[in-house]
Amino acid sequence: MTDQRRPSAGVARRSETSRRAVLTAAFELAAEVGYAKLSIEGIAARAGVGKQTIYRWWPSKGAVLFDAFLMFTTGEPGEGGGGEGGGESVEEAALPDTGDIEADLKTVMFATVDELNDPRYDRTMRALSIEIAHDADLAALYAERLNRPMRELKKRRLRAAQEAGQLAADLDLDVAVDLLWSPLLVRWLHREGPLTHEYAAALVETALGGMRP
Amino acid sequence: MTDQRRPSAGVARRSETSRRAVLTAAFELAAEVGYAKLSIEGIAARAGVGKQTIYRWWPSKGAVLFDAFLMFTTGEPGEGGGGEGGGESVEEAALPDTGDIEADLKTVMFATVDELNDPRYDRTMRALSIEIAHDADLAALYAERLNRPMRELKKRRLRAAQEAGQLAADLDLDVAVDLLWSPLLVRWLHREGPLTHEYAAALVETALGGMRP
Amino acid sequence: MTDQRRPSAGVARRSETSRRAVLTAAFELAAEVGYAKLSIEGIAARAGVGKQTIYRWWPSKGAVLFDAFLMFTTGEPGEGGGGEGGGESVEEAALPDTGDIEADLKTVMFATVDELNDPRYDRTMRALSIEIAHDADLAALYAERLNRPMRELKKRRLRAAQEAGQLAADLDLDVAVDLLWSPLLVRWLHREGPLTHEYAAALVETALGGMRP
Amino acid sequence: MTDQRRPSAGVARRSETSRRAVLTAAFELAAEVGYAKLSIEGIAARAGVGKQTIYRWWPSKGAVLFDAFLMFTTGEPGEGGGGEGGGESVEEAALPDTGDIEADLKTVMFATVDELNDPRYDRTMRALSIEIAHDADLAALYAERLNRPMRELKKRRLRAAQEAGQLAADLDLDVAVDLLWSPLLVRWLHREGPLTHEYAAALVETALGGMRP
DNA sequence: CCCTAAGCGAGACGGTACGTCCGGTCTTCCA
DNA sequence: TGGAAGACCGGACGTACCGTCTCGCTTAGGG
Repeated sequence: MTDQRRPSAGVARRSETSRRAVLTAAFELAAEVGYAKLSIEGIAARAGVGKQTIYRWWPSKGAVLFDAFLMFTTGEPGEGGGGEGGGESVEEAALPDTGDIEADLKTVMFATVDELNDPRYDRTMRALSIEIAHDADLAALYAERLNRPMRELKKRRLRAAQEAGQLAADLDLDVAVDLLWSPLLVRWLHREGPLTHEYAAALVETALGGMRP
Repeated sequence: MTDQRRPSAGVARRSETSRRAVLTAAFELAAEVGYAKLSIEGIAARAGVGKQTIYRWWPSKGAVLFDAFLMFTTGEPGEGGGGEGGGESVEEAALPDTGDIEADLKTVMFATVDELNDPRYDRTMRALSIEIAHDADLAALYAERLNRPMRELKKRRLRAAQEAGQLAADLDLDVAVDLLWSPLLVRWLHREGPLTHEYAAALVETALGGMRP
Repeated sequence: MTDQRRPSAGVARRSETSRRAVLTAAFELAAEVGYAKLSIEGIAARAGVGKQTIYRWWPSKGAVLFDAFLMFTTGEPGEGGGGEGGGESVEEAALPDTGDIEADLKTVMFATVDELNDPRYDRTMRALSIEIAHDADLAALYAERLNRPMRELKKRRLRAAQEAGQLAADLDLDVAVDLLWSPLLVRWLHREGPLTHEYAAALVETALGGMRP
Repeated sequence: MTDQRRPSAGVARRSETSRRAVLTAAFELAAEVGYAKLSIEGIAARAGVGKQTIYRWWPSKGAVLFDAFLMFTTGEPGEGGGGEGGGESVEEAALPDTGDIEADLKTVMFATVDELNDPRYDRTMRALSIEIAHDADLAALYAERLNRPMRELKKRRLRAAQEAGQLAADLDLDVAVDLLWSPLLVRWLHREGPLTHEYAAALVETALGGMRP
C-alpha cells in the first residue's frame, strides 16, 4: 500500500498497535454498518486513533479496507512488502482434489456461495467490491494481492484436471475460471437472484459440458 | 420510482421540464465526473432546479441516476406516466440472427465490449453499478426495468438457436446468459484485465463448447 | 394593511371564513410556539388555507400577526379601512378615574404587569414586538392602530388629573406617558429584571414626584 | 459564551484568527444588511471560515452578534480567556460630571440619541436587540456583560448628584436610570416618533422635576 | 339561470439557509 | 518524531420555509 518498513536505518517507528487497531476497526465497522456509513472519522474513533494516523499510512478509505480484508483473510501482514512470513497461508492452501473435477468445483463453489450469503462477510466484501469498482489503484492492488493468489489456486486445480484428461488440453484456464466464478459474483453483487447451491451446480455443469447439444 | 399522475383529484402536478432537466443533468454529470463527485447538490445546480424537487420525486441519488440511465437508454419514460409509449424500443429490438449462434453472440458481445470501453459510458454505467451494489431497492428496480428486458432479448436469440438444434435442448437459458456476460461485467467492473474482442470471443467459444475435451 | 373592499364594481369577494381562520391560527401559534417558530407555512396549514391566500391579503408575516392581535384585542375588524364599526371598543374604553391619579396609575400599570407576565400574552406580544422592531411599515401601522388609541386613553386620564391640578399645567403628556410605561416595556422585552407590582409602583411614585429632593 | 481555554491537557486550541474574523464579519454584516438578512452562512463566508467553526464556539446567531458587539464596544475580549485584560475600558470610563446633573444627563442622552440615529449603529443594535428579545439566555448575557456596566456608570453619576444634594436621598437609582433611558429605547426600537435632542431634554427635565405641579 | 372571473385549497417550483457530518490538512502536546 | 487529539476550511447532506406559480374547484355576481 504505502512504503514504510524502512527496517532500521533512519528511524521510522510505526505503531503496530495503531495499525492493527485501525484495521480491526475498519473490518468490524464494514461488517456492521456497511459501505455507505463507513467513514474514516468513524474508523479512527473506533480504533482510538487520530485521523492523521490513518491519512499518514493509507492513501484512501478503500486502501484501509483492503488491508483490513487482507489481514483477516490471508494470514496477517497487511501490506508491507517485506513479508514472506504472511502470505504462506494462501500459497500453501489448495483446492480439494478427489480426482473428480466436477465434484471438486461444486464443493468449492458451494463454499463461496455460503460465504457470500453470510451477512457479515457480505457487507465487508460488498464494501470492498464497491471501493474497487471506483478506484483503479485499489483494483490493481486487489487483483495482485487478493485475486491473483486465489485465481492461481483455482487454475492449479484445473490444470491438474487438464493433465488428467478431464478438461480440454487447449482450454484457457483464465477464461475457465471467469466462466465459473463471475456469474456468482455478478448475481451476488447486483442481487440478480438467489445465490443457491443449485445455481452454482448448474453453472459448473453447463460450463463443463458447454451449451451445445 | 414514484407513482404520481393522479390525473385530476388533488391538484398540482409534476413538472415534466424539471424532471427531464434533472435526469439530463444527472446523466451528463455522471459521464463527466464519475460516481465519486456526483452530488445531488451538483445535479440540482446543473439542472437549475431546487434540491427539494429532487428529494420530492426520487428516494436516493441512485434512483435519479437509474431514471436518467433509463431515459437515455430505453426510449424515454423514466418512471411515471407515459406508459405504453416508451418501453417499446427495448421490446421491439432484437439481437441479430444470421443463423450462426456463435457469430451472432460474438457480434453482440463485441458491441458490449466497445460500449464498456467508451469512457463516457464507462463512468455512467460504473456509477450506476456502484449504486446498485449498495442499494437493494435500486437493485430490484434495475433487475426489473433494465436487466430483465435485456436478458429477455438475449434469451430469445438463444431460444431460437435452441430450436434450430444449435444449443442443447435442456440448456437453462438464464445460466447460459450469465455464463456469457458475467465474465465481461466482472472484468470491467473490477478492472481485472483488458476488455478485448479476443477475450469476448474466447468466452463465447469456451461457453459454447464447454471445458471438457 | 391591504386595500380590498371594492364593494361592487368588478367583483372581489374575499372569504371572511379564511380571514378569520388565518388570524386565529396566527394568534394561537404565536402564543404556543413563539416568534422563532412562527411560519407562514405553519399558519396556512393550521388554518386549513392555501399559502397564497395569506400572501394575497397580507404583505408580511408581521402584518398577519398584527391583524390577529388587533382582532383579538380590540373588537374585531382586523384591517379593512371600512370599519368605523369596530374600533369603538377602544374608543369607548377609559382608564379608571377615582380622582387619585397615583392610585389610578398604579391600578392600570399593575394590570399591564400582570398581562406581560402571562405566558400566552408574553409570547404573542413578544412576537409582535419583534416584528415591529424590524419592519418600519409595521411599526407605523402599530403606532397608528394599536399604540395611538392606547396612548390617547392614557393621556385622557392624565389630562383630567392635570385639569384637577394634580399634575403640572405645562406637563407634556406624551413625555409623561413614555416616562411611565417605557421602563415597563424595556424591562419586559429585554428581561432586565422581574416585572413586579413593586417596580411599577416605584415607577409611578418616582415619575410623579420627580428625582429631585 | 463558551468556556474553552483548557490551557494544556487535551490539545488543539481555538484559533484566535478565526474568532476575530467571525466577529468582525458578523459586526459588519449586521451593520450592512441588518437583522433580517444576517445568516450564519453569510458570516462564515465573509469571514472565510467553515460554518462548523461558528457552530463549535457559539450556541446561536445571537451569541455571535453579541460577542461581536462586545468586542467592538468594550475593549476586546469577547468571551473567553483574556479576563482582566479587557473589561477595563468600561470600568475606567465615567460619565461627565460638571456638577450640574441636569446638564450632564442631557449631554449623555444627546450622545445616545445621536448614536441611535446613526444608520450603522442602528442596524447593528437593532439586530442585537431583536435577538435579545427572543432569546432569554442571550438576554441574561446581555444584562450581565453589556447592560450592567453601562448602568453602573449611570448610577455612579446619579449617586454623586445624590450626595451633592441634587437628587432625593431616597431615590432608587435603578428606577431613575430606567425612567431616563427606557423611553429613548422604546421610541427608537418601535420607531414611535423622531428621536431628537428636544425629546431627550424633555425626558430629563420631566424626570428630574416630576409630573406634579 | 347560465357564464365567467375571482378567490380558494393544494401543493410543486426555484431558492436560501439551516444545523450536521465528513474529508483532508494542520497544529499542539505527550511519550 | 510518531501518534492522540481535535480545530480548521470546505462542501454535501437532507430539511424547513420563503414567496411565486399553476392547477382544478367553488361561488357569486352581471348578462
